[in-house]
Amino acid sequence: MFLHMLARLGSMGQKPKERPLRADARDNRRRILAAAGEVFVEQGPGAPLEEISKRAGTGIATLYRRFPDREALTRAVALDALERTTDEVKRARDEEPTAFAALVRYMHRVLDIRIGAVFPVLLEEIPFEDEEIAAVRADGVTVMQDLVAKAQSDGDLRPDVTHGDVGMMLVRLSRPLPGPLPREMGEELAHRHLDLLIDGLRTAAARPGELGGPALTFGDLDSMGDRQPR
Amino acid sequence: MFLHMLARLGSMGQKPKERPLRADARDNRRRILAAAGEVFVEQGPGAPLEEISKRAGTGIATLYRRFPDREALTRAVALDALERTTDEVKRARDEEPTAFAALVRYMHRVLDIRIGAVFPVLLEEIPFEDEEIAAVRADGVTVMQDLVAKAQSDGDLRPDVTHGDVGMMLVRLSRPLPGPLPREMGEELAHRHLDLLIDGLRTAAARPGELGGPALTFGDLDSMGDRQPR
DNA sequence: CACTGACTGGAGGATTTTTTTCCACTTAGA
DNA sequence: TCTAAGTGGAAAAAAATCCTCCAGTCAGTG
Repeated sequence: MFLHMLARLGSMGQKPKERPLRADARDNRRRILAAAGEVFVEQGPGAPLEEISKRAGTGIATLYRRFPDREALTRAVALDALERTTDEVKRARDEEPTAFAALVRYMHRVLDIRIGAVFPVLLEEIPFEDEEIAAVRADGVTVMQDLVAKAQSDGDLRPDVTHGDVGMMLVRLSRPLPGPLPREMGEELAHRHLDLLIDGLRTAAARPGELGGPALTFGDLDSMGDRQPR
Repeated sequence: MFLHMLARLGSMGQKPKERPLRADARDNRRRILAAAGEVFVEQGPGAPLEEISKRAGTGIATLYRRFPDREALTRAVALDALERTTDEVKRARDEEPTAFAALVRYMHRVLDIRIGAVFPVLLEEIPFEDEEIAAVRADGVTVMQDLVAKAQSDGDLRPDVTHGDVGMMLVRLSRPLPGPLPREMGEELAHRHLDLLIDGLRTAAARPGELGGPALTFGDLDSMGDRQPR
């Protein structure tokens, strides 16, 4: 735990002992990370690395130098995304007047970040015991869990949904639609549909005894991940 | 138009002039079609053909013999899916007491059929002028459009949603979730989330002036498809 | 029930895609 | 001004996928 905190002192995902990157190199690293996020969302986390380096505007060698293999890159993308979403959920909690309003804002922000789309797979491909990842993730999950509970006890959020529902719906809505829709329009549509869903999440919308299906929590998801041999 | 009707006399997607397949061959064809549907949903319509033949329990040669190239297979899958969903929407319209109830039933059925997940892409890869496809599709779309209009004038369905919304949400919900969730559980979850969404679609759930984003129709989608060079 | 042409599987060569290394050249920054 | 850090891209190596071919099997007719 102490080790984990130390690790985060270095600038973002770098072990602190390593000599810092030259300014231009650091810049390239960031661009690669951003490009990787986009490409993973669009093509899945198995997308060709060259596509990523191309989109980042660097050579393929630069990518390999910074991230020795796909897993290193995947991990960095996941960590970055986790930090950003955790950040958003906290900000929403602190700045919105009600828990429900915070949830609404957070959900829309996650759609903007897009990376939620491939979260489950990214995490699947990272060593189970990665402490740094696990810590940031647990942090964010806890906040969201609290918001859901609070919104429910406020009487705004229907009691039969779980934070797992919220998370999974976000994954669904973040994924780009297949087909001819231009990217931007697809994203506006996602927000539109999120609004519809949110109206279905309000207490007033609930019909008694209606929801079937598994009421999942993130804990359930983790135990599911139990590392199939591959 | 007359030609098109003729074409449909033959047993399902076969041009009528061709000599009928031997019983075992016809069986294989059907299995390949079913397997292709599944694989397309799970891996996208560019999935390796060998995966399909394997899942169908036939050799790769059999697939190639029956469908000379990927496009022929894609077309057959799309046509089959289109016919099945069109069938479902009509059955729902005829058997349910209200338009809204029909929509609800139809939406759940589409999730079961799963193929909706890749519909837009399948259609994208088929020659624009394919009359048979276009006819079945238009047929189904019309029925759904009528249901939406009826449900709205009945006062059950909120007036600010379009049939395009319904279609696109179905695409979203049909797509398998990435990650470790077992397939079956993912599907139950989709139905659960569809229920939530449906509660958001009721007139009572609407908040005035709420929905942003593009209110798409299927007509819009078609014009979007205007065949980018590839 | 024997015969035959329709049908089959899968090996394997051709082709395409993706990974990964290497090195001559450039440049940030002391 | 000097140099170690950083770079791009060519190309060899590996992997994935396509697609054909043919020796052998079997459905269905006469």
